[in-house]
Amino acid sequence: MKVTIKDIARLAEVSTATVSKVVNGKDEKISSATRMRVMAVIEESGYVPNRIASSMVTKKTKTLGLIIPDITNPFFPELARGVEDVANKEGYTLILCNSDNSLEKEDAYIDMLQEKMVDGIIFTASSSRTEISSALKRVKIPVITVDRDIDGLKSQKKIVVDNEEGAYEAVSYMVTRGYGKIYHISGPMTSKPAQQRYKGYLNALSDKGVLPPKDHLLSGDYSGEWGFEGVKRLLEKDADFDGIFCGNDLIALGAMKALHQKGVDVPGKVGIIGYDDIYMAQMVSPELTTVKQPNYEMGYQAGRVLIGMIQGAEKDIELENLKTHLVIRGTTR
Amino acid sequence: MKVTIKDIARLAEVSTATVSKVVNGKDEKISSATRMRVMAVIEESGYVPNRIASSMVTKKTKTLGLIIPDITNPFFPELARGVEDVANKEGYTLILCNSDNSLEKEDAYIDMLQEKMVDGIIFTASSSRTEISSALKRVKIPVITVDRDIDGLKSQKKIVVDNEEGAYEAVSYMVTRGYGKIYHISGPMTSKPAQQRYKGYLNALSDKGVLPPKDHLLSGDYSGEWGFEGVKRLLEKDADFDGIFCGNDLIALGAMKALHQKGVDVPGKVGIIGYDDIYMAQMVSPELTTVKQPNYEMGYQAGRVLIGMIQGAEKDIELENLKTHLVIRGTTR
DNA sequence: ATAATCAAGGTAAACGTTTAACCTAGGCAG
DNA sequence: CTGCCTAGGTTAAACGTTTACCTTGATTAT
Repeated sequence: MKVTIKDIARLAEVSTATVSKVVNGKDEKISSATRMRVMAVIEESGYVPNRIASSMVTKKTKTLGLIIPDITNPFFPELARGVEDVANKEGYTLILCNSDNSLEKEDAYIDMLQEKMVDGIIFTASSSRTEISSALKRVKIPVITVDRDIDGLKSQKKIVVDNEEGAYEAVSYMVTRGYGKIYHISGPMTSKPAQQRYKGYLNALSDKGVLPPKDHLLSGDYSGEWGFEGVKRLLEKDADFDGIFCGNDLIALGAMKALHQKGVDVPGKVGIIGYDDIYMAQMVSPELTTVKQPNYEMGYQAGRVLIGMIQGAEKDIELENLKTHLVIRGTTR
Repeated sequence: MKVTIKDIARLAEVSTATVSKVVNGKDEKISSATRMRVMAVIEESGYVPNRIASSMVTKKTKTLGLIIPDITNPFFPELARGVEDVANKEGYTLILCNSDNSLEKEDAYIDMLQEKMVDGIIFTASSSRTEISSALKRVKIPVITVDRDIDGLKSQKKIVVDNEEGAYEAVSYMVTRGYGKIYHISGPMTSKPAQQRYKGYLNALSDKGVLPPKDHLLSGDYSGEWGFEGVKRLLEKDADFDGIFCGNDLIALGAMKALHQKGVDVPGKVGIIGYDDIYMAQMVSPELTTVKQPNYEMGYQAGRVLIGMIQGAEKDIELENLKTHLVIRGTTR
């Protein structure tokens, strides 16, 4: 049989109110004799408070929802870790949801999370989401969007980094290192970050006075397979290139693999720059030059701001400015 | 103002019991006229049922807890994904907990999960856990241990694969390919899988009649850095070796990097085999030969069995036998 | 005509907490 | 002695559901 607060009250010969106060540390008005008696009973009975019951009355579950496309994509574990770390630190718990870039699953999760009364949601929209859905519209709890924001979602806060700037810096650097025929193998162009990175790429080239090669944009998804495939296409049609700016590190790793198989020298013949700086970027040889996105930090900040919104809507929480920066390693000369 | 089941009942002019029945599909005894009226009211009012309240009475939260050392380690996202997929399919939700291989955090999470009344827990113990803790002892809900089991935890089920066999197969293969001086760079030897893999390594060598080199075991943690470091040590002390069997893929990747930096030919001069077959194993060049562990499958099965235990303790759920197998790629000749 | 059955839905207790409001006994000032 | 204060509690309503059991009117069987 489960032991409840009533059992404790009975055994300690006090009221449930008193037990509740002791359990929650609101014991200014409890004599230390009573407190110790209660605590002793709790200890020996193995009492575990039922947070579901408290949630009923406090209307707080101390639970956050995290919706991401796929935890299996190396970008997300670090993000998730960042979120979980703040959550844990602040006494919150995290529900993980993988949307698989499916709008239906996203919506289903949003409803589900609300039914479970989470206190807030951290949300990285799928790359196919171009507009707000009805499920999203009826969200009444705080939402933080990370990495990809959604037009029209109100009461949201966004954690984004300047993708355009990151791409700009990367491509500019490539040019200064003497690469002149730079292609861009990107993720799905429906996603905002992809669009922004593409823009940065274009601007960098134009500012440096170099023309983008024709058919310079190969757009696919954010996978290693696509990077591999993209380079294969380039190679097959005998494209003239000496640099590839990739939409993310996975793509870059795939590209490196394809180049390596054909015996193309990286960085001598072709330079490569990725995006994200996932753990694996330093585990390959040559190590990948990439635009570091502060993934963990983004998650951490998202969690911090969300919890802030939950706890006191009054003061607007400052979000520290998150910057990308170029990490120069071995895939550029 | 939140709209509750009472509001719906009032608006549809029925009792809350009736609303509850149609919401939960227990509507055999409800006329379709009434049902439609109720559903219409629900629709236009934007009613969202409060699962916390239902959990109060049903004593089920439809929530599972997942405790792993670190989602950032590439072994775990796939596992987690497997769990989440069944969970979602069966209408459950998943709480993610990173223990960082800390016993205190593990225990804290176990208590927390029970307070939140999860229906069951999936647990990959930290590598430092050698015995059962008091928190673990007072667990009253079903627990499945994955990958690493815990002695003395009753009412648990285990999902494990035969680590010894996997290691045995890998090392035997290396020997048949002509590698004779094989070192083992392992994870922490406090963890069971590490011990079992080591045993498999030893048995394979002895069955093949080759002697393990002296000081053949370098034990560290399951990270790329450790693999890198391990090989560096080997190189520094001028060890005579032509093969490395690694405790996991991360270690293997680190080892490859170190070898590559020194210009050592893989697989010509030195062969490498990893363990796990993480996504990255195929993204590097040469592609990593490794023992595939069905990570996703393990998670999926763990979830399936756990949900089975939760729903009907009667019939013991058969767990399909999970086998490892050697995936031969480019780091062995 | 009457008892038995049935369809459709209502009643109300219960789940385990929290918390505002209330109570009580003793101490103390005036 | 009266009135008031304080420390240390207690009481009971409320949170939003589910569900075992009851009610009612209509239909069927005898």
